[in-house]
Amino acid sequence: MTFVFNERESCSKCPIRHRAVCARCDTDELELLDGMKSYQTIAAGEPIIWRGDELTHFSSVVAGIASLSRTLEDGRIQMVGLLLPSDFIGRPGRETVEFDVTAVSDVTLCRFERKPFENLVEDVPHISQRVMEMALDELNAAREWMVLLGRKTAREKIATFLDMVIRRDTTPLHGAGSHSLPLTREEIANFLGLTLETVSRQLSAMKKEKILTFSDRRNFTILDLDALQEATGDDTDNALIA
Amino acid sequence: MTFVFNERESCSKCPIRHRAVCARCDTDELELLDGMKSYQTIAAGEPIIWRGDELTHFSSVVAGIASLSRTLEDGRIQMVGLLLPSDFIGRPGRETVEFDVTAVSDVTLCRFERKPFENLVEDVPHISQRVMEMALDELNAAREWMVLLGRKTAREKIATFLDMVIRRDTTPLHGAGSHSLPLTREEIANFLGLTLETVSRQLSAMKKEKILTFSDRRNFTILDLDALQEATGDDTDNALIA
DNA sequence: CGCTATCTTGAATCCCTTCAAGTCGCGTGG
DNA sequence: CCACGCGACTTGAAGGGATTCAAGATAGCG
Repeated sequence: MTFVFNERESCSKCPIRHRAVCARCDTDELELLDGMKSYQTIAAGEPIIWRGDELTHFSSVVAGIASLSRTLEDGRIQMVGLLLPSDFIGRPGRETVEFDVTAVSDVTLCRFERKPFENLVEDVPHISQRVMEMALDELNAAREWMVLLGRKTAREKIATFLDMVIRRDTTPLHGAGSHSLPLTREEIANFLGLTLETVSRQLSAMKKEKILTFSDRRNFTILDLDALQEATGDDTDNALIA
Repeated sequence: MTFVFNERESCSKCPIRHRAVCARCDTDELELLDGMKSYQTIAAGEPIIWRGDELTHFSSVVAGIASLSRTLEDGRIQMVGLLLPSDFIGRPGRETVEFDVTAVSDVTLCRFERKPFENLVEDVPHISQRVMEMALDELNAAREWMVLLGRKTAREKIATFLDMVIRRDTTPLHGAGSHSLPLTREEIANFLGLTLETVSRQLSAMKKEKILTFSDRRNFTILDLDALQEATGDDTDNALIA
């Protein structure tokens, strides 16, 4: 990658140019954004913003992975979303943030100050249309996850999670069904509404059933994709829709 | 209510005029919608549209309550949202529907044909801006529900549900903390990711603890709001944000 | 007034959690 | 170089909260 995350770099060469909040913008509109943007990097494990904090900037994830989560009073944590490159942080029209945002890996953000960006949402239809599209996509994803959290067994949750990981894994490096888990066991547990022990046990069980193998703790290969998808509990015509 | 759901009625007098997808529209824009709309009523319990069906119309719920849900292959059902008056059905840019929509009570819809409405989304910024706002609001609600489904106990789920019902209950008729459950025990169970027996047991337990009383199966009065909110499991500063 | 859907309650079971112990892999410093 | 320490992970055993299976109770409606 030759793109360096620096204000002098042009948006037109940005790696997420065609998927982010700017996807629908034409050259003129892009120039507006170009003049407004600034980059920020956050180290893995560090918080990006806490629930209740005032939102000073909207941002797009340009590189890395962040998580959205909520902590209950006694410390239980539920992850409510993973933010991948091109995903958007912040909600035009609200001043505070509703969930904790944390860097899962090293993260680079492309940021816009709140007020100027909110003006763009008002004035540039290509922006509000794109935010609308992205919000509706995320809404669908959130609802799919609600089905998982509310009704699926531990085994089905793990199978669905792995299926999601391999569907999203677009790294050109992964040959012959080899993939990498983006999260630790504990993070997976908080994403799936389980304990880390249950996650570990289910992965071990699937290993024993030869559905997959691990080369180390993070990297695995699917040996039996049919069995994995069978184990998700989803309607078989799911693929037809997704 | 003097408004009759008939194409001849003007949008300007519509009961959901200021909360629905048309909320930001000015008089001219409203006239466009006025000429496009048609009403449809669905009886309680009847399906409105199934997952996978082609979406011929976008619609707003004008009266009544509908549910969004998904059924797994073995029949388990998870509700992923309740659609109240002013809520929107359909996703501009997609031709099929991702979840089953069912009338919980008798429902009246205000409908727009897909293509013409999608053109409006492109041409009228006030529409896309409003859909964006509504989608972001729903996204937040969905994520809050994910926390409930993934991490809360049966008791906390019931308490949160009741708290939501009494917060949303704006009927001027309810005096002194008397409210009505909009759903059967089984529907509540499918909303909360529980069984109907567990719902019944938790409600009975709260009755025994004098947190609430039932005048019949649907109508209840909160006797101890503090105890109810204590039982939701939410962070105490939740109210400050919501 | 009885029929049926809805709801309540009880008892047994089970899946996941909790608590606990131990393993693995890796970087650090003696 | 390797012992050490630590975080991440695995595995076992016991316990518990919700489900499942099974009767009954209640209320709404013809």
